[in-house]
Amino acid sequence: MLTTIKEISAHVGKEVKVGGWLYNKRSSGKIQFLQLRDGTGFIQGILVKKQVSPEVWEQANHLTQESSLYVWGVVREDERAPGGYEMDITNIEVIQIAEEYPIAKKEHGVDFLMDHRHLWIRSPRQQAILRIRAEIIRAIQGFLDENGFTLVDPPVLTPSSCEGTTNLFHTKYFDEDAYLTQSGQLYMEAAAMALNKVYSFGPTFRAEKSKTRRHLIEFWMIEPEMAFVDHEESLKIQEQLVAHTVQAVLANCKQELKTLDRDLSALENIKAPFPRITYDEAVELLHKEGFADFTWGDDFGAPHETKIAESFDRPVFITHYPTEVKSFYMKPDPNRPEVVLCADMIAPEGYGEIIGGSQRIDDPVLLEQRYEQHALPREAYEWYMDLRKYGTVPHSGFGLGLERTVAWICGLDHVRETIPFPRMLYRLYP
RNA sequence: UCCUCAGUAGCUCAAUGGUAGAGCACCCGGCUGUUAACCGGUAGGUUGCAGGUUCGAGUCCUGCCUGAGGAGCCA
Repeated sequence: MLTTIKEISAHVGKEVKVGGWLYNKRSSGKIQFLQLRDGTGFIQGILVKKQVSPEVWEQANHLTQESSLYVWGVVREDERAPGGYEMDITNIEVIQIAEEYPIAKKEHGVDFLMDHRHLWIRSPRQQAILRIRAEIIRAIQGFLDENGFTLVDPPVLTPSSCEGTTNLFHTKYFDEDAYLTQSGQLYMEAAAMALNKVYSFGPTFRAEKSKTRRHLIEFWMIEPEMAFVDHEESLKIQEQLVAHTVQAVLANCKQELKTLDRDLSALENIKAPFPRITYDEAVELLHKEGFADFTWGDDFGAPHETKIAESFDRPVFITHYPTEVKSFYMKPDPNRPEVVLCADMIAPEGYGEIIGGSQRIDDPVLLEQRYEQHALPREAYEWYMDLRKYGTVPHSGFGLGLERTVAWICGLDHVRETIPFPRMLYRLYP
């Protein structure tokens, strides 16, 4: 029966058996310090020459970094240990002496680490990030599940673009053309008409040649869609969802945040309600802040978003964008048809847009007009029009980008560390 | 696609146009409380590729390849 390092504190004074890997070793002539990890935590094992058999001592002498082994030892509290506990080793059983491990203890370049991503994820920092990612997913799903949402899975293979704007990954579907999904939203609208409040959680694919710290080719989105919910109510749900998620990470991932050296005060601020400014106000703000030549009607770029976010200590909603820069399905403001009922949520500290959402067009006549204005292939969108013909209702939805959210909460400078095996421009390996 | 920067030992990096080096890792030896342990030693090279200039090129020039950061686009 194995004991995990995570629960080692419950075994003080007793002998336990741990299965793990050696991530470092320091030795003197008559004492060896084995740094062990088992995926649940880290602990140091102490091996004293005159207290173990010559065979055990000799085996330990030949252990290399990342060798796998079973260790028997007596758990002891020790102030000198970073985790508070140590093991006095009584016996070891080597599973495998690892070959020379490529990832050394000193620093490495990004290219090298990305080529060894399958090994890189063993490091404490990467483990912490992946744990927080899992906690974020758990918190988001927990919040939605408890608030009346039903999980619905949209297809990954689709016959055409959902929005028609970005480049899609093309593949064959027997004799037909098919594309990897870039958003499940339109399908989620259909699901909302069946199940009321729904959300999807899955991968999306963008064949964009984007090469920045905020972009991945394959990334994960959470896309809630809500019948009978207007723009204003949707914003409330969004800010509660994000605040809940941040607080869950703060409560459940203290050790991981410490490993990442994350500034906790920046996260503790994140409570609803979030500030809101309209697109008009954002343009004004930019004019005052050194972007004098920004003209009304343009979409914001990354520098603009960062400048706007700097004015707030929590995520900010930018609402009511010009109709022309947004997608065809967004509902115009009844009082001002030149803008739409939409909002982007911009994360603080320069992490950019983490949510994009809107109220959707529910009027079949207006949607027809949009099809024509955007020259959408009618037959591919026939089913979407059906949603407005058979009992249309006001509805809203949004998409939350998981990796940007993880990058922000973890305080990372690049999204490539937020996903186990990032798919990036020109990088498909490992 | 565009702009900027970079490619030298397994890794991280040095090297005025003049004999290619250090630290770490590996291997060998030493050390009874180490915290990226430390000390000594061995070994480790087609300087991204192809041309060019030069008595001489890691260094200068041209082209290409690869990577990084950013832009556009987006979450």
